[in-house]
Amino acid sequence: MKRDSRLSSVLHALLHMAEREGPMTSEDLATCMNTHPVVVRRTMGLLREAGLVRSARGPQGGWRISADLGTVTLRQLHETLGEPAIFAIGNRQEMPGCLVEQAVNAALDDAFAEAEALLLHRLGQITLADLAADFSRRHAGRREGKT
Amino acid sequence: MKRDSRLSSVLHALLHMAEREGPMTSEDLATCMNTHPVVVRRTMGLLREAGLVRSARGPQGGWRISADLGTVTLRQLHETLGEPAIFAIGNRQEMPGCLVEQAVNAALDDAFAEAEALLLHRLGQITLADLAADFSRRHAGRREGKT
DNA sequence: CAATTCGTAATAAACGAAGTTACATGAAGC
DNA sequence: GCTTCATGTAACTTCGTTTATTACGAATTG
Repeated sequence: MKRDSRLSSVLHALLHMAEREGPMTSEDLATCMNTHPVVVRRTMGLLREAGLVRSARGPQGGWRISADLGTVTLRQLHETLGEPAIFAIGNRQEMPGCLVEQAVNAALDDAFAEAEALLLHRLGQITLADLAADFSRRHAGRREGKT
Repeated sequence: MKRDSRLSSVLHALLHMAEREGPMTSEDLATCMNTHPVVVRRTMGLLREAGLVRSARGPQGGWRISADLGTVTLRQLHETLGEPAIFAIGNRQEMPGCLVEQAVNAALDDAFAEAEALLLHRLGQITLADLAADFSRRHAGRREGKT
């Protein structure tokens, strides 16, 4: 199944932007993420609407973060992306008349709702700053390993 | 994204079969599930391999349950279906060289793994007998409402 | 041997995410 | 103002996955 990887994408983009002084162009971001600049604009556009990043046209233009890394959670980003469906498994029919199917749906919906709640809770606990810190650790670790 | 609804499908089928004395043909099942008999055979075939149902060809043939409803869990069925991907959201690249992406993946993988564990645990607690009981409750409730 | 029913391969249809093309808009700098 | 750089966006294409369909084979019953 084709999975939505936009959350992963924007995180990658935001952390790269956080590492930089100036703005990054869609082209820059697309290169470091192996994708297409238009895809970057499309996705980052959603973050712009939410006030998380700003974009500027023309020379010296590009994207830059306009939010505090410590206050932006992964859950918030998920919501900003339009809360795409989390599960690749679902009910055959959403509003069945069949009582059998209603019983099946109820059981599955319950289980999935619980898992979703846990996931969103966890995503709500992780900030961009946390990821940046983890990146720094990995970076230091690699340098050490190389020495 | 297109969601895999086979778990929902087989549950629906199994409960209908449990309600019946004799075997049900692929045609019967397809009719009550609004799908195609070949799809039924394909999916039920996996359950047959796992010994959960039996099929017979020819007249008076069809499908019947060959397992105890109380011992078959939804998790087991999920596994029987080949453990299809649970999440519709994923990492852009599974084995990235980029340290930024590694940090992103690690965080997301963690959260998703936790949610998956919870979901599988829940599915492991629900048996076909539970669903059948819930169906009976709904059935009784509806009759009452109608009287 | 005819009717029924499963078994299965091969193919098509439907759908959604990501990629691509094309062109418009706006900003910087000469 | 004109050129260049860069975003904004709509339209279309490509790709992968799930489900549906067709076609034919094999087994069982009567």
